[in-house]
Amino acid sequence: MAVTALEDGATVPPGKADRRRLELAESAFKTLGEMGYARSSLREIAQNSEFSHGVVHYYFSDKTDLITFCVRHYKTACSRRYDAVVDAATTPAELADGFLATMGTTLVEDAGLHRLWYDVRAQSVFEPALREDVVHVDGLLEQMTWRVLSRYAELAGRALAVDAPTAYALVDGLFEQAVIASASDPTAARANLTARVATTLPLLLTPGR
Amino acid sequence: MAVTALEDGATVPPGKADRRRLELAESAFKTLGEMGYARSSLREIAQNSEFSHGVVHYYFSDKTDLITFCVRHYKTACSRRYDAVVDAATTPAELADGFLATMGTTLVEDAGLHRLWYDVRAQSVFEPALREDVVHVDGLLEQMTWRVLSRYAELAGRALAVDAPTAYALVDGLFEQAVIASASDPTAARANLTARVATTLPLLLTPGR
DNA sequence: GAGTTTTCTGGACAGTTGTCAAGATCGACG
DNA sequence: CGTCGATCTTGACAACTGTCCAGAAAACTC
Repeated sequence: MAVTALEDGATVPPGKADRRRLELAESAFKTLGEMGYARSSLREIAQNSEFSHGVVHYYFSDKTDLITFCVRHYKTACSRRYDAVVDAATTPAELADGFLATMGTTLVEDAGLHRLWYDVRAQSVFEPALREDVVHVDGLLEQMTWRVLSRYAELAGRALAVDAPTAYALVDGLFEQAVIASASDPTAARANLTARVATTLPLLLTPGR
Repeated sequence: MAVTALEDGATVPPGKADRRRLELAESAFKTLGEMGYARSSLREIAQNSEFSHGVVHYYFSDKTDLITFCVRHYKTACSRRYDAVVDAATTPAELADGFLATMGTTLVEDAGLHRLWYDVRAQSVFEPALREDVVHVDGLLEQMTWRVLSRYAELAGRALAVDAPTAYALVDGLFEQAVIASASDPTAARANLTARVATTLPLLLTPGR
């Protein structure tokens, strides 16, 4: 029996089928991060795994099913990446530094993931099947940004001058530019990103005090 | 003889071949804006025009050639859309209002163009052939943003707290979120966009005075 | 109006794609 | 060992893709 539904069973211990799905998603992700959504064929994906191309349809009902599973899985983990920084910081500067450092690291290390994410998000305006997942992941990232920024404001003893969607869109704009620039010059892109976010962060606080 | 080169001859009066190229680009653009880069086949593009699919290769050397021509052509015009507003405004509020209004209008009216642009930009990290054009257009948009914002600051008698690439990335982040949200609810997307840009603009000025 | 060049058509080609299904292989259980 | 179900492989299918080309059609020249 093929496993088709993408259940939210994070509480259920992963059975054999679920583990296979993850394995396949992992391989698929390698290809997707390098080639993008449109240029990744199921055969190429399977070839980068230890399975044949037919097995994909045994565990996933669809190409879209596979890709949304990938994006959801990886980006969900991604949205928790700053939690430790938020918990550890005791001063605004400390939080900002940790935020910038982590951001710069993921820009380089998870380049494929970010490329795939911006690709899929752009595709979602053409393909309604992707829309729900994109909205969901975008919500996760917005919350992540908000956790960082509201803690930042709290440590600074100020209030935030923007709401959560605005804050996310602003920071994400900087990050996306860095992802694109990374394709040509990763080192410069990272340096520019951290510098630009560093100058932007204080602007998001009300001028209070 | 097929016309293959995309010359920068904006000074040269467009010959017959150049006019055909524009005609084809216009039809292609209709399809591209609806279906996106990957899902638009040359046959579909030709079917939405009054020509057969073979003629595309007579005027364009490549599918990439056609698409980059489209993006360059339309986005170049787009990058001049705020010039009138900048020239007319005499107060910061007036400039901001005009900027927001024009932005909201293009968000709705040129939805296809913006979708295609964000699609192509995302693809550029996977396809080096697109990179040069993406960088070029991104530069145009950055300059456009900078013209608006520096005039805004001038009228306000303040300085800008961010440089041009940062300013562009921030505003573009807001705009892209609006383009994505437009796919589900255009009216709400436009309202949110104008509200968010309105709250963001003042933050980009130094707190001076 | 004949001849020549430009422009366009429609079909053909080779390659790739997602999807599916018939059968091989495997593992557990009685 | 034999049976049965889950799991996997392999090959096939039909549709579609970008590209190219031989020849029709049109435009232009003399």
